[in-house]
Amino acid sequence: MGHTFLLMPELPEVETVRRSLARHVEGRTVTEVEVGDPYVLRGQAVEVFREGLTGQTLRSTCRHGKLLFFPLEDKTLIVHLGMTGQLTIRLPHRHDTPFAVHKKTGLQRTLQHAPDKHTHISLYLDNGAALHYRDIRKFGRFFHLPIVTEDKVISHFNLGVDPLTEAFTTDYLKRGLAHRKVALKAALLDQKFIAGLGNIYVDEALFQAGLRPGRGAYRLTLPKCELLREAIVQVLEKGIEAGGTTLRDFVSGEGQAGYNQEGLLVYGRYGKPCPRCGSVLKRGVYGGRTTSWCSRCQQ
DNA sequence: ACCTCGACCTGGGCGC
DNA sequence: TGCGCCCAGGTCGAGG
Repeated sequence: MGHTFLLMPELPEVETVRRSLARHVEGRTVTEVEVGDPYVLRGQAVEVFREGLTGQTLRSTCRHGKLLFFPLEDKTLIVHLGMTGQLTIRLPHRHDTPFAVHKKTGLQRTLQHAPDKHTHISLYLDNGAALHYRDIRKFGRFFHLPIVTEDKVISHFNLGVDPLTEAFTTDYLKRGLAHRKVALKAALLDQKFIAGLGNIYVDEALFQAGLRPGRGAYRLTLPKCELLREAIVQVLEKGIEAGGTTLRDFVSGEGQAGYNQEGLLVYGRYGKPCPRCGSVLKRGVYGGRTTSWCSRCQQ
């Protein structure tokens, strides 16, 4: 008790989880399914979920935007981590380590922990490992759908392009922004347009591109769209390389903390000096989310 | 079709 | 130690 694990799952965090789980789950067969709190299933029948997954083999691990999914034999297991969802593997030969201190950040992390009252779903695998889903706020959700292609998963959830694919071109960005009267930041948070950006990486990308979050999305010129596209790709790739952003106790599927938080330039830093020009970072709300930006560096 | 805003949850942090 | 309030990485649906 007393320790919490908060995940900030935007694209880089979800990709970090996917990569760290891959070697533990790919090719494994589900032997048993436990559902603690069916809320996470959002109305799907518990028995249908359990029986649908038991005996199925996890063929691979996939991600599109913030959506994580696992193709099975004749269906797909799909996970959205919401705000505080964690998907971690618990290996039989390892000791649980509720607390450890991250070398660089000093943040607490866990390498592996036993299920607790926030663990809502557990999949037991044929190698003795268990895949636990833990989610304090329960904004996350699990699905299993009788579809097998990645395209169909993406269209089922109405997701836009993943910004780390070739479909994310300057043209796509320009055309998608052209008709939107909302703030640029709000447009970038729309998962039907670009799948994977969230509050942290949007603020970081806008700062890097030198663009004001509150300006009308439709006003972006093609050259600015190119700058923005590059900035988005760069901040996301950097986030993945850093193993995600750990503000509190984010852990990968293997219990590793990320360290991208050390490189955040504006997110959550309103009221503090701009790392580039020193003027005080502004605070505002766009797309319903708290936003930080530099009014001198971002025009 | 587009947009805004509250609802959905639990817990941390802060002021008193 | 406790209470009340505000805040938090994300959607989703009702209503304008």
